[in-house]
Amino acid sequence: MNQKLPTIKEIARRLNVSVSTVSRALSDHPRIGAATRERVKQLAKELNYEPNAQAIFFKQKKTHVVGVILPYIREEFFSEAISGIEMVALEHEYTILFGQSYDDVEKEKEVVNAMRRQRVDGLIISPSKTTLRYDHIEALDNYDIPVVYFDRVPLSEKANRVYCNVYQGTIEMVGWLFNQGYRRIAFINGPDKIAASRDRLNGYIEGISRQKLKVDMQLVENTDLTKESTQDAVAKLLALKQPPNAIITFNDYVHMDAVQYADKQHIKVNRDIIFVSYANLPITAYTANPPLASLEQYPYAQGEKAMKMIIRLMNEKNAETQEAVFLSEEILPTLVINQYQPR
Amino acid sequence: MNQKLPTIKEIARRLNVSVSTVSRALSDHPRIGAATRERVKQLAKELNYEPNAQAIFFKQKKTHVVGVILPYIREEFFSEAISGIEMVALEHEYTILFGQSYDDVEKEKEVVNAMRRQRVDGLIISPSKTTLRYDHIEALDNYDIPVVYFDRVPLSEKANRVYCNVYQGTIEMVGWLFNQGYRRIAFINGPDKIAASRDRLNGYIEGISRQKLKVDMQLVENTDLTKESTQDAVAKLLALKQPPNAIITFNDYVHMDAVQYADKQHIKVNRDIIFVSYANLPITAYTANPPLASLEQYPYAQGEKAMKMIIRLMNEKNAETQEAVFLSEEILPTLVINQYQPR
DNA sequence: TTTGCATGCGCAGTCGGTTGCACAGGCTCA
DNA sequence: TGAGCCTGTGCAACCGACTGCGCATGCAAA
Repeated sequence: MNQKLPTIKEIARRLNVSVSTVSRALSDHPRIGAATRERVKQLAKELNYEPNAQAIFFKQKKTHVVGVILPYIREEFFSEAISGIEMVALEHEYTILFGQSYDDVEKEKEVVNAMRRQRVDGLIISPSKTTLRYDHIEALDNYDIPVVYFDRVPLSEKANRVYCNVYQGTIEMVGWLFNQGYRRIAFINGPDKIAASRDRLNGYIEGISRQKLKVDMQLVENTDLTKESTQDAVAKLLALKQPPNAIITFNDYVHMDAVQYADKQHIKVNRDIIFVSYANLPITAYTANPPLASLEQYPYAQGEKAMKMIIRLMNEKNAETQEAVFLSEEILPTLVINQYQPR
Repeated sequence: MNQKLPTIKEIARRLNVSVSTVSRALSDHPRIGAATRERVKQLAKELNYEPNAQAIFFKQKKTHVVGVILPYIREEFFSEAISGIEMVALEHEYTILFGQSYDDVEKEKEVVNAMRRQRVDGLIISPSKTTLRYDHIEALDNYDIPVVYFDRVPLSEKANRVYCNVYQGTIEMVGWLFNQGYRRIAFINGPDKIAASRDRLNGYIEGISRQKLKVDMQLVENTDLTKESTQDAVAKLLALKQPPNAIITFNDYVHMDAVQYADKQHIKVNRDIIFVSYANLPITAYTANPPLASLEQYPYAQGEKAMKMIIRLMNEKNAETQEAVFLSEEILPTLVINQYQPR
């Protein structure tokens, strides 16, 4: 087969006109006569002509490639998110250059640099949990590459961001637990340097206060998200003089490690102590002890919004707009109550 | 900041040489004098010059973009696979254009066409379970776009493929069950049109025969991979006069649906009936009833091999090699026995 | 008849590299 | 001393599209 892809030149040759005429005819330039325009369009259709996007991007000094860096794609939260990103990217003829940091800041730096070398037009990133400084990401500013932070956003306000308002969600969560009659509500939070943890903690404190309960910091533990660290946190809570009767965990993965450990300690999960969590992953439905409630954070919608935001930023870059206006999009989470009976 | 990226032209201007000299100096062309070569390389380093890959690819009529189409990225098997693909792609400066078929052949066609329009240099695809004809994929041949089928490979031999030998794995699985003392071994297979199902079934039949057992097709059911269909299959097996005491399921997702249903029917999972499966997904460790054994199919390694294969094919394309030689890579699976006590 | 303007189209440069070919200068060897 | 060769460098075309500018032609108004 091996049919040569038709170019604008080929059309010009066949119609005995110049390439510029063909180019203008195809883009409805007013100075091209109607007859010529139609002849060109007709032949273009017959030949199945499709403009070479690479050539156009090259001329425009664009790649139409957007970098996406996530910690782990195998986590359902992130794979849902990338699905949303992908959908919008395909619609707008953008290509995704995808990379994982595996929650390691050094690997993250490598990937960021690889993407810079590939001259991505923009970057969507959910930083690794070990990323405390953002220099390597902010350096992209020097190359005029806009960045959107996603889900895990930096504490600083000087960044474009899409995130879920877990502060509000956590207040709602605590309120729900209170209404169910629980009073000793513990919290296993994530690494305390990251914004996701800060928001949860603030929501927790606010939620507890609104119910006129006393905030007891003994009930708040942290995990670095590894299985061992999570189990340590559970152990400490169980060892309290007055152990909690409800535990909120950082996310469903932490939840799974936590209840697995609690189960081993002969705690009747969701009876002796009830567990609630964040993320609302479908997979938890299959687990031995799903969370009684989980906060849906709409990762797909977050991905869509992040992609739309980066597209907007990349377009504004051309327009040479004002300095230092940062975009921010917030998604409101929903507390999903599981319909199941604990064993 | 907004530092202009240095070009070859800029270097030429500063050193008062021509761009061709700079280009050749940087690529160690033998006709360039040592002194000139060093001056050029020196300045290139100082300016942090990095060649514009887009320009080079454009000249070479390549995009360095590889399309990857998978059914669902949220399935751990596929997200592991894409990690392997990504790793090799980053190393070789390839970009991934990623798309999901959501196991729907119509969506798959759309994505394939979008990728063709974007002029991907090659395609890695794991076809949807509703893909029975491959015309839309084979059409890429007309555009000289090589295709590698991955995991779910077509029955026809006329295709490049990377897959796991589940035929052998299934024989091993049946043998293991036999050695554990099980004699009525049932099988819940996937859609019977796809190669993955055919290989499993053949392996099952061969495995049963090798143990001098009689193949009883009453013990073989199919599921279209939906929860309902899987539950129907389990129900039929449970309703047999002589129900099975071991059930092999198509993969870990089918397994989860199957044991969830069996549990509801008051079957003591992995006591009354033991369950074994394919994929060995980490997530099953958290579920109420993990498979007693699962066949590890090494999706990451499969992804790596697929990417390496497509790179090889894309390079051969230039070399105008012989017609119709198809590459094939097989991975041997491993039966992983779970270390846990059923409840 | 000349001027002026609208219409229709082509030339050539541009983006950032690569590459075939030409050419100048110096050297060696018959 | 001239033929032939090697070395070092530049010119210009090329990839596929876009685009500023200029040049015809035709027609209407002066």
